[in-house]
Amino acid sequence: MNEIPTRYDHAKEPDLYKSWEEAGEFKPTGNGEPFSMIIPPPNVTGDLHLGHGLTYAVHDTIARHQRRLGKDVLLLPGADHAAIAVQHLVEKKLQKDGVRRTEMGREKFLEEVWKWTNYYLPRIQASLRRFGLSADWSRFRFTMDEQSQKAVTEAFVRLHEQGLIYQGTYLINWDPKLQTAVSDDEVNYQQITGKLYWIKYGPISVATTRPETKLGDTAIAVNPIDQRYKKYVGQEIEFKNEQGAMQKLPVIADESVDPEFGTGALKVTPAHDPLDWELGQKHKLPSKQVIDQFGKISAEGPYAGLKTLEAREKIVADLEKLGLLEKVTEHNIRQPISERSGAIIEPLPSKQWFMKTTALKNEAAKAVQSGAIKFYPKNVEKIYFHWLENLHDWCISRQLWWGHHIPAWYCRNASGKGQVASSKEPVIAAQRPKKCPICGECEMVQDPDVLDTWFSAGIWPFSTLGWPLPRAKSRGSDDIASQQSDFTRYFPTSLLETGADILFFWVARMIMMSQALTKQIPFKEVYFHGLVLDDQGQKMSKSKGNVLDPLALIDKYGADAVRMSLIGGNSAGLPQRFSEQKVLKYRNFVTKIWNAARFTALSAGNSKLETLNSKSLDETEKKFIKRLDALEKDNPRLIAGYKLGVALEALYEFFWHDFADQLIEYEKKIIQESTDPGRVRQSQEFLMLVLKRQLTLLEDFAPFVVRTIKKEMLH
RNA sequence: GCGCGCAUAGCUCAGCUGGUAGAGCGUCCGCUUGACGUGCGGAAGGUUCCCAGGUUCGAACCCUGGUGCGCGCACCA
Repeated sequence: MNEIPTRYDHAKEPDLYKSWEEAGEFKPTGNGEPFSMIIPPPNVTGDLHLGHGLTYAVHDTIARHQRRLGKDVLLLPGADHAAIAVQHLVEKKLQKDGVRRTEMGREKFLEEVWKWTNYYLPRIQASLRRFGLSADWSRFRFTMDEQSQKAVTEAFVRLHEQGLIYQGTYLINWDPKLQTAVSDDEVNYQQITGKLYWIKYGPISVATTRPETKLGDTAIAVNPIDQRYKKYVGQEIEFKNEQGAMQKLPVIADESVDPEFGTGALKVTPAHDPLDWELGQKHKLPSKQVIDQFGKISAEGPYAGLKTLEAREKIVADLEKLGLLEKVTEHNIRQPISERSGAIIEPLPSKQWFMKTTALKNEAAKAVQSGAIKFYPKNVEKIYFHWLENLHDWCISRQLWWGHHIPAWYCRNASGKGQVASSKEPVIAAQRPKKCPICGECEMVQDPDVLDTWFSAGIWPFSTLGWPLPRAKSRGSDDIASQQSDFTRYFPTSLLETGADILFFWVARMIMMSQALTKQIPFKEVYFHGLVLDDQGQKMSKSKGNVLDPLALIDKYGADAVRMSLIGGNSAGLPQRFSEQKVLKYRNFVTKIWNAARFTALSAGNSKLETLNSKSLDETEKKFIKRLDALEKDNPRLIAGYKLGVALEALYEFFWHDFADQLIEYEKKIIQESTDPGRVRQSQEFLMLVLKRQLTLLEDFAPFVVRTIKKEMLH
């Protein structure tokens, strides 16, 4: 006993974790009320950051807490293939060796991506274990594993049957660098100071920020109440264009045109601007595409092949020569930027797959309005509703190779050269149709596109639990049987814990897709943790060099200290500043817990402790017990309300300042000075009792040190 | 432009259902050779919780307006 070291050694944590895992502690017991959480699957893009640390610390604290309360806890781990992000990274890596994806071909490239994936998956798992995440590893899932691919295909087929997925040509956000469409949510906007060009279109002048798109103009639009232009509405105006040739355009009237902006007249280029596209649809204007997928001018003529910015300069110069450029003014522009590649988004008309959101978004709003799904903090609801109100249909196809292949099949013969860009409708089926229903003879070609990463993420809460349930009546393997019961037992899940930054990407889509496919909500509660910032309140980013590596911190201070430093002082939805000093505070706390336990254990010695007689307690002890009772009562209430930071601080304060500073000192004096062996034993037993009761509460937050104490000191 | 959030000790932040302000770090003083790579005790420090009104017996906490900062959303070409 006397050899208990004075410091807790966190180097043994991995072994300790292994022993818990091997003992099956993290598996659901199947007894008691089910409590389920599916972790937000980290991307296989690389290593984990502090945001992950926070999310998994919260997950694990809650999981351990619920387990302690006797719930049947399922904590299901997984990882996400992150289609666009990972493909981009692998491409960059290959480019360093001078290899291009297009030269390799799809199959070879995918082999490379799987190599990458297979390298990172075990690393991610090891990291999560290092955090202490008490997840059931036998249920680990990856969004590209076989089961997930089946679920995704099935989801696509069913949503298509329901009329919720359709294919069509619409103006989409095109990333010219990654050569793929991206969704509205993958586009960021950058404020830049650009130029506004005032250009003469005969009798009407127009102000535009993108003169190069004038090659694709199909109308001029004005506001119907604008007296200046009234006489032209419905007419065609004739004007000299950038090459001095005469050109005609119709003038239309639309209320969306702001008479105050620029000249009050707008050139309409449906193929290259979202607003113009809407106008084009509304007024049945032709759409003339003049920019191609590489961001180059595709229109024939002197500008053909030029990049848009080059074409802009040349066109402006030509206009000026002809006296058609009135002036150039400065203007603040919101430039659309691809979140992933940083490229300037080119709005282009393109044939893509979409998910219809009109019906789904109403149901999704209702689920939260009715209280079926609760958000913490509650104010996130407003942001959620606002997003749903403004939601357009979701472009789900991506021109990538890494991801879930779209289960759409085309007839080779109908499309002429086996080109997918056929006008014929594809067949939607989970498997390649054995016989082509169109020509009756060809081997059908699968759509080359893959699905947006968030499609598979959207069905994650149930695809991980065995959805779709096997239709066959025959008994499957035990594996299938157990998965099937997972869905019935653990779905809808109890809690989703994630960052508010993926409210739209993920949370909202899970709700919509779950309602469409399972007719149920995916989870009952959602807890949004806040962003982890550096000690200056800045976002952590590699370029700023202010990133702290959670695993390095764990190596240095131990997992408990890092977990508590992330949870302590964190409240739902609010950003928190983080620094190594905070970890130090909790490392010291761990040391304090260790030594208080050490003293308690040593002072008890080998003497057998009898049951404490509560009647013989003195006033100080009785008071202490009352306060401990209150602490125990508050703890589950705070955690149930996801006030983890408050719950932890309460334990910290009580343990350190009430228990260690006051009570131990008080009993120590008695133990050292009292001549009554009974009284001494009472002090020893009392300390042991209150220590154990506190350790029980602390184990949710600091499992490693608490379990080590229990194993090495308490018997 | 619209929406959301935050403003409390030098710094970072707690403060549950309203009752006369707390922690950690930092600073200062003292103590401690036996649980504690330290710890303990104490002190200073908030004109009382951004400003101005209001509700209330009573507000940091509720309401209104304002200021500053952060975040999200947005088709002004």
